[in-house]
Amino acid sequence: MDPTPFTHPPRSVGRRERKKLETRERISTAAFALFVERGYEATTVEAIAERADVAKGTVFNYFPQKRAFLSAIADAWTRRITSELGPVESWTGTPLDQLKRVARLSAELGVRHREFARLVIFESMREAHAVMAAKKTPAEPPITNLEVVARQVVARGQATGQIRADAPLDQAASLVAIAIYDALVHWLVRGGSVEQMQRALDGRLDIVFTGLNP
Amino acid sequence: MDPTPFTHPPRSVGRRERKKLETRERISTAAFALFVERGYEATTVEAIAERADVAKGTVFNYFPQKRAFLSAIADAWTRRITSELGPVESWTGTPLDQLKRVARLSAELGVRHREFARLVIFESMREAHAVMAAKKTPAEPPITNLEVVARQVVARGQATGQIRADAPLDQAASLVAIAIYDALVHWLVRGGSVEQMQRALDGRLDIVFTGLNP
DNA sequence: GGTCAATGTTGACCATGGTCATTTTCTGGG
DNA sequence: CCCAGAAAATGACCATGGTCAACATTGACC
Repeated sequence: MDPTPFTHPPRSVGRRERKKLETRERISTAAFALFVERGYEATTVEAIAERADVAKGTVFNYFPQKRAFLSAIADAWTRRITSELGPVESWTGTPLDQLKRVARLSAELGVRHREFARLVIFESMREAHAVMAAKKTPAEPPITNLEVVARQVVARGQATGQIRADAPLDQAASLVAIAIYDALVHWLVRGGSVEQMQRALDGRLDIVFTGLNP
Repeated sequence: MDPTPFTHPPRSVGRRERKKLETRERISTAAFALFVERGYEATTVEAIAERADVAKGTVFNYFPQKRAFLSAIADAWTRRITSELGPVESWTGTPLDQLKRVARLSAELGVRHREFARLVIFESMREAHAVMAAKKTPAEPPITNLEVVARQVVARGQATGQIRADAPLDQAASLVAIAIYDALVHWLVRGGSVEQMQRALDGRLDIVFTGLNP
């Protein structure tokens, strides 16, 4: 944050910090490439280390478990989406429209790498629950997962009277998020065109939002 | 089926068949006990073999992957539920009531072994998708998972006019099932009383079924 | 009762995710 | 230029899920 550091934590972005970032980048790039080439399961950590020109132990320094790669990718993808859409406060249209937009962007990963996207989605569901299980509220509530986005959209909808105010926010948000996940997973698993996916998505969300009508 | 066998497949239930069942039983019992005692991850296949008094290889003869234990338990649980409730055709009350009943019974496993139930539910979701991914329709459609039950209930509801007939069956069933899973998983992960679980469940299902009203 | 093919069991073996004590690299200060 | 301590890289090592060729048991048939 502060470009002119001051005391104990010497924040100068020296060679060390730079190299660290570079290494991390090399590793995650190698991992992603291999996942796409051979699939996630078929890619060994050893191979990732190899391609990143690093020892195996180093890989685990940056990504403490193999699964962490999936989370990292999910995060990157979500960041990309949220950066594309801007802050939630600026979104326009009905809550339903807003969420359909988010879902459609989310699906784009699946257009290119279906199998892989499936794993990422599964992992991000796992992660969401794991985070919940660790009771502590995340210090900086990250916009990393669909449920958080859904909650914001639903809350705004309730504030503007477009969504039944008496629906419990927790439950409504969770339901909306899971409905989207469900549509995505079905599509990723079953295959089919993007249009089919849209229909699957719209069908589910229409039901839910009918139920959420004021 | 036929007690007096006839030709090639000699169906007498000899020692061999009996022993096989016994062994399978011993193994799955051992596994379940250990899972409850130490947790799933902390239980090694070696330990299961040990307690079942069998070599490790034998365990894998019956349960080709460790995860298969979870599926087996999910199956047993579902069978228990469906046997308790009888055939779907005989269920009474509104579709909503019917599904709430199913969900409540499903939750009972979680009352005793929360962590374990979570894994079982996750696994049965995984499984459901894996089955879908393998395109072939399962020869004998097993009543093994929630989605199948949901589909039947929804279909009946549509036939009797209690559910919007224009809602696509696939999507409605999937949404209902996932809503139940979601409530269960949230409860299992977050903790809380059974009453809280019921509320989480009812909240979600009420939204969905409002959306499915004719 | 003996024979033999089918079925079931076994444990040595492998692959791989993950750990950790040791070594190397970096940086700030004298 | 050197030193000390911190940070990061390393690879030997471990635990464990899963495989498989060799071995044991079974029971239908003679």
